[in-house]
Amino acid sequence: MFRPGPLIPGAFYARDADLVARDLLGQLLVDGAVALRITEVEAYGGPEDSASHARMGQTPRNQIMWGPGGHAYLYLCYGIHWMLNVVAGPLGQSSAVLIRACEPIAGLDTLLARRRKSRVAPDLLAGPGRVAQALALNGEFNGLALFRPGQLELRRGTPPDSIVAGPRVGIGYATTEDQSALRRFATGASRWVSRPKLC
DNA sequence: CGCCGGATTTAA
DNA sequence: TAAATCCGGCGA
Repeated sequence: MFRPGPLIPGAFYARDADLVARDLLGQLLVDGAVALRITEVEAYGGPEDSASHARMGQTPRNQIMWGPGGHAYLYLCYGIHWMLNVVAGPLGQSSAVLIRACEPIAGLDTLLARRRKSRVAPDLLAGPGRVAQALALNGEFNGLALFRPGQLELRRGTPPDSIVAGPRVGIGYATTEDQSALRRFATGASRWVSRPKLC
């Protein structure tokens, strides 16, 4: 049976979003018997990020991004897929880290059922929509404190051996500078990452 | 108040 | 390669 590590304290998230993003690699998303190891993330926000939801200022949808770090920011994309973000940065910075891919650790039967798959394949958790579906997330999880036990939790895992960086995915509306910014991070040499591959 | 388009996935 | 499918944000 899987033994989860300790909860990650709230202070972990009160740092620059890129630092939090890199340090989230290898950590565990735990909900009941399900556990996922984070393998790929993207950092959003900070001063003047034209790719971030915070780019138009504070709105009803993105208000959670201005709150304290360590809370979940959920939003619906293309009317179909929920995206899981972890709020990061100092209070008022409005930044977050998008969870893009994970490695299955525990609760495989539940994961397969939620993803409507019969076998574990590399694409089981490769993509933000797939991660959220595997965790059965929706808008009701918006604002949830991930450093508190009970529902979805972030716990200590094993850091990656190496980290690779690249440009973020699906932000063609952003400035060319922000499109090319290396704010996408993945565990090196992992098969559990989304496309386009970073290495 | 109506329209536009998206931090995507899936199947054809 | 396109459809699925919903709502936030913006302009009228």
